[in-house]
Amino acid sequence: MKPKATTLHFFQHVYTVVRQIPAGRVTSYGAIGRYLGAPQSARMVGWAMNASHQDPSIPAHRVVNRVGLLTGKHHFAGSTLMQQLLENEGVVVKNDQVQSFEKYFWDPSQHLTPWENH
DNA sequence: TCAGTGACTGACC
DNA sequence: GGGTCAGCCACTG
Repeated sequence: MKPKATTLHFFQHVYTVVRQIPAGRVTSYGAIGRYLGAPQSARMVGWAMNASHQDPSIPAHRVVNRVGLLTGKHHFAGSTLMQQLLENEGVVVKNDQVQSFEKYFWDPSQHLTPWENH
């Protein structure tokens, strides 16, 4: 059974996963959504990130879209803040895109325990 | 109450 | 191989 992770809890679930992302690694909105059993709700993940600004402990800069594009950088204080945060962690960013994205990609469904076990 | 919007994605021309 | 479109669903006015 797929416990459809919706409602307000969905946000908390997203935050929980994002906090598990190791420094120097990145993942995508869709990967997080898929891990939570809502593969079609990538936009919701993005919305959760938008709301995550209230919690500074959430590394929202480690979440990019499926091709490694820093689509959410405009939501950070500075237009280059997101890129700088990533570069500080060793991630190479060029033209708002993560270089060697596959190498840095971190899939929660492969590194964390299956969400259905929660 | 309802329609518009969005830090996305996959499918389909 | 690129552009377009529909679906996802919480939030806002």
